Amino acid sequence: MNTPSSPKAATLHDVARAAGVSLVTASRALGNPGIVSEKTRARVQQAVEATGYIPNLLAGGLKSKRSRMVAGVVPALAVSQFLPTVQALTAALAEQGYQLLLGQTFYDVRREEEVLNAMISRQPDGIVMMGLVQSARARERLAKSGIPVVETWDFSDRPLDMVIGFSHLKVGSALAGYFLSKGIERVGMATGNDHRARQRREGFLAAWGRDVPTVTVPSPGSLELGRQALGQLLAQQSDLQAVVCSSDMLAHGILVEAQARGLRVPTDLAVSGFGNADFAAHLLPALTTVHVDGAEIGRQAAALILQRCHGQHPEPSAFDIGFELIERASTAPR
Amino acid sequence: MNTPSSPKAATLHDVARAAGVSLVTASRALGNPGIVSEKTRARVQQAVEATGYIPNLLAGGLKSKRSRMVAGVVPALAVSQFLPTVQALTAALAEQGYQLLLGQTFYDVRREEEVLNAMISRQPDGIVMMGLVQSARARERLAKSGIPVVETWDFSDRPLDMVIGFSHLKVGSALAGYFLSKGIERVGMATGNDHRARQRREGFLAAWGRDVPTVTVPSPGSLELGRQALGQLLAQQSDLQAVVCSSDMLAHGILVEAQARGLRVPTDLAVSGFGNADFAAHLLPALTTVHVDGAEIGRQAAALILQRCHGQHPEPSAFDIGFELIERASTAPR
DNA sequence: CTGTTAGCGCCTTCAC
DNA sequence: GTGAAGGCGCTAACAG
Repeated sequence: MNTPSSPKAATLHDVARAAGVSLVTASRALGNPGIVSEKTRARVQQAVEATGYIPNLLAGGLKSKRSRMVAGVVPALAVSQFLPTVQALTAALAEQGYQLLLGQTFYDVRREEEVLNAMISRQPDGIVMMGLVQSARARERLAKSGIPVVETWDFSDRPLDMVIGFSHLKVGSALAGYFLSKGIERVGMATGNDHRARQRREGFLAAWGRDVPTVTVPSPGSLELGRQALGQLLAQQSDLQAVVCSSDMLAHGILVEAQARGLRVPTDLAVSGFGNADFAAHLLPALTTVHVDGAEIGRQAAALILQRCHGQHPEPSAFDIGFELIERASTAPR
Repeated sequence: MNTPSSPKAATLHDVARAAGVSLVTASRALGNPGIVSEKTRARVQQAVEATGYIPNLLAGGLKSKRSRMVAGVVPALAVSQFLPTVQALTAALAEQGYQLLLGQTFYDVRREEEVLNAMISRQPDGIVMMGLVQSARARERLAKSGIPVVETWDFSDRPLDMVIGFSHLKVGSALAGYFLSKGIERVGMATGNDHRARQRREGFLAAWGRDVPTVTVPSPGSLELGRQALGQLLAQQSDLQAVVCSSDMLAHGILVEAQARGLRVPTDLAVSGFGNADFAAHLLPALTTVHVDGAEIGRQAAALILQRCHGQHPEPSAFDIGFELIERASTAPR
């Protein structure tokens, strides 16, 4: 090593001594500069530079009860649907000096509990969940932990605390209404096996009025699974007119497999996705899908948590961010 | 609220009292069960259940100097290349009771410094960077912080501490060699404007022997940018035989745009990507690309950090994880 | 405006 | 095997 690798990291104590002030004054000069004289502040600043001081927020948080960390929990990071939310959340928090603690549940209730326990142990100032908290035990624990919780990407009558999302049932019925209005009669579904995808399927079926051929794939879907799904669907019903997918990646797979089989989209087969991934608008044909403003979910979640940290109690505590069915060439003949 | 929202979260002190033992004994029963009598351990366990105690790791870390957190820093979460690494890293750490603190630099040196400072303030037991640390100041600070650092997805003669990656120069020259061996003479490049993509381009040009038409796009690329890039490249040179892309998404865009223009791939135009995204093998035609085991990078990074936490000093500290050129239909006329 | 006094919740070191 | 001190680095109260 080139530098004398951390003989001892400088503490606020060292800074105070170097600046010739007391510990508290140094603390205030950094954390609450307004109430310290110009001179002192400058000297403390200088001492910080000189000593290379980096504050230990963990220690500070112990006393102040604010860790300046927020937990973010996703099913799995590779679920691309959530990426804009997590990215925006992380960015919005960083801007206010908060950092994100990332956890993954892998769609497993036991891991969800473990992850949430691990998070609570670190005293986050807030928790943002992608999806609703599944585990009853975890819900209870969270409720009495007093930590602000934002559940996202879903909706519930009885949220744990705050919720930002939309009705997946309504998404399903909107899709059903859309295809019905197109005069389409024979549709199949390729759908992930997670809670939200199942909700959308239920909503679809309720509005559609009868059951439809369905292939269920593990969440998160993939292009490959989409390709396979089309094969299986056509095996069940060879004259399908449309396939409704629970993600854009699955829908993309359907498009590719349709092309491989010489089926023209949308003439022979209409295809819809979900999520409005950035590639959806630029495929051939462009993909009809359901848009949800994932980044906005992240920003709002950050805002809600930060409000709570500042002692406010936002009303209402449930935000329907809505969705939008975007019609593109994959379902729009000519 | 349903439950009396945290009158006061139980502390180890409460547990000890409920179990009728001293604070230290309770601490040991949880953290070092081996050295406590069977009976005491059971009683402490019971007290934990009764009080709903969740340990405060922040407080524990203050004394023990181990936060059981590891920082992970990516350019942006949406850069899909890094997702397998971050996902595997997070999972591997969680398995050992460590959590990931996520940070984003947005390819900006100043933000990189800020993020790293924010991380250091939280006393992580290790830092995993996607890419090399760019900022000289940050390098210095990290070096003398004594925190184990793993730089990934790149290679360097003078790593900050540990590095797991591969030579992007070699990737570039491997691609050049491949296209040369195919007898292809007129190639263009669509390349991201990040450090690693530029290195691959340099490596390509060095082996290729002369400059080639190039379109530079903002990182991370997208399907849309790929489509645009093909248009621009063809405007520069209309008889291109191949396009080399710095990511699979860009390459995918080239494929789509080629199809839109009635160019057959690979007959009229060969296309290669980078990253071996999960869709690459299943496109039509399947995409020739460069595979890098991103998940393995994450697992190894976790292992290195954890070894350091356990006081070991792994040798060597530079790991070349290699890469593999995967030939598929997009460059292989049958 | 500045300093003194107490801890935050836990873990380490030392005694017993 | 257990317990009694002391302190990790910092910040909320109070005082001056």
